[in-house]
Amino acid sequence: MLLHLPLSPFRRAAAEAVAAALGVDAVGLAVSTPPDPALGDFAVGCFSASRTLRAAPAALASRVAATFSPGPLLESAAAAGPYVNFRARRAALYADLFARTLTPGGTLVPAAPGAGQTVCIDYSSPNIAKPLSYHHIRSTVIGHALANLHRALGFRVVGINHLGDWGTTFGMILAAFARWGVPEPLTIGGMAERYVAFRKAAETDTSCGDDGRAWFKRLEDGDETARALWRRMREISLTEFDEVYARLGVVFDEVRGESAYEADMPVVLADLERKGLTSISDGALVVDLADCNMPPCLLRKADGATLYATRDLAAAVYRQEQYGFTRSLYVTDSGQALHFAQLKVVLERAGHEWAKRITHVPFGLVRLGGKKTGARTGNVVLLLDVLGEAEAQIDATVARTNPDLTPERRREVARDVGVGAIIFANLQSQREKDVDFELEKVLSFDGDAGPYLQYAHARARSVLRRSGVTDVAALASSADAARLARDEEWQLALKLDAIGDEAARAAESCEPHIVAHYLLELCAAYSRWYALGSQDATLRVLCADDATRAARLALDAAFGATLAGGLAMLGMRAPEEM
RNA sequence: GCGCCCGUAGCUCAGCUGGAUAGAGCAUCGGACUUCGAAUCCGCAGGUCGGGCGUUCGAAUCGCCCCGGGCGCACCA
Repeated sequence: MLLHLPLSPFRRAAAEAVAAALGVDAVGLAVSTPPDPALGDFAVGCFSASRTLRAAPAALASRVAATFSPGPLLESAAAAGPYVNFRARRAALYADLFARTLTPGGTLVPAAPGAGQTVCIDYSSPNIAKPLSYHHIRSTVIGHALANLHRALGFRVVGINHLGDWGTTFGMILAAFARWGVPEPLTIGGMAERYVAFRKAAETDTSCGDDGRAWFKRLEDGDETARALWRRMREISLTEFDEVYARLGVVFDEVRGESAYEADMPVVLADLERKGLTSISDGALVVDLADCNMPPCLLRKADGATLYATRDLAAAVYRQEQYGFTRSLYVTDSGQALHFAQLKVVLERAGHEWAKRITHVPFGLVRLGGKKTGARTGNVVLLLDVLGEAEAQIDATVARTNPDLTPERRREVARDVGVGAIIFANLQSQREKDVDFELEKVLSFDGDAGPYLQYAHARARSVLRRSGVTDVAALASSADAARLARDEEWQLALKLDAIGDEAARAAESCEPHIVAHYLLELCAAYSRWYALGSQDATLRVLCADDATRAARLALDAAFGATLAGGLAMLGMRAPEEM
């Protein structure tokens, strides 16, 4: 893993202070938070330095503290065992926060890390002719969050929806159409029905397999009947998919199916053959990977038809040639780990040094009632149904808690919050954990959940609206940080300051849950501060003292803007009211 | 059989580039709204970090071996 300096200027100053005092490299010094705020704002452990300098960590920490001289960002350093605990200059940190968040286009997430880099992210990538089901949401939402995250950090992002629009599956559906006719008007539901029926028939009727393969061959060979039907299926599917994507607020930079690589595949195969990497095994063209302790990678079936791996190979080359990526991510379920491992090895053997920049970003599967989901078994929940249910429940809640909203506005809010809750639920924990879908659980909106974050945002914005302040940028310069004397205010400020480093960590490890978890903590810090006002009116943002009110409003606005940016990184909306 | 992933409080999960007393939410119990939004906040209680051995000054975190669950492993994607 790459190590770099913290993005927060204050955290960076802490790392550099230790590095300067001890004569070690600041890169790699982890800046953490002391377990008790009374100890300090930032902590740097002297463990790694102790190994290189062959001295006791505690002695090194004392040396750092003794030689520390206050600067514009940090005011003190104290040794506590092996740690050096730093205190930031509060006025400086507040001023920095306000300057970076309250100006138009301001953000605490710097665009430097990704400068000059391009990342391709393959996400969602459903098969056409099957409805988008709940399990599709994982790739869609994780990939979209990773795209937003990288974009926020300054990367050029190419979000790719690599549609599964090619393969024997379509041969089977075409064969089913030939046997039983095309259900009109044709919908995804109709296609899927034929597919399931065909699979079922194939269990007893052995001619089905050959029939399906033959139809796919016809499709590949350009047979016009097959092509026309296939084009129709593709168009109808895309139209239905777009409805769901619009609902989720998910966008792509490139929608390019497997079929787009039809012409490239012979070229890729010829290249591999020329390089002597392929062999024929049982009539199929394969790359033997036994020396890597992997099963062979199948590139062409005995009947001449291409496979998944062939198309992904061609797509990988296309992406490198088209975009020159510095990183290429594939967000798919963990069951495909072997496929991507094979893909990388084959590309490497073909002499593509960029193959090592390809990363599979796996996630655990979604179970339904304890069983694996799948169109083949019919064990699915439609994504639209889940979204609709979430929105209906939120709509009912809003009708109760905020009866002044117009029905139209309420529906908007229900959409933002309902969809947000589903998105957040899918980003909250580590990708690789399997999840068992339970509607009641996904729709429980108390505590650590999407609505908690959006509620905090609505509150922060509501306070700002009531204040009558229209020029937040002016708050940045007029706010007197000395008026922010509460510990709760300071803890909130420290949390805000950390967002850049959290976002960078999330992007680097491809773990959006790092940001999700961070935002929960950020909102908890805000809610704790906000709640002081319900006991004591002088502690409210909108208190009687003008100068104090201005300072608190600046903090409130900084929070609102940062949270909105954080939610946007996860692909969630930040409603003004709810 | 081989390979990969997961196993932390009753439940769902953070914490895992080794480090300061293992943290949240839900559920239970007890508090806090006549005034900035209670979809909130505060508190009580709850843990042999699946088990064992090892490395280390120090292991939930690293290594090895078990146990439990899941997923892959030739013409599906």
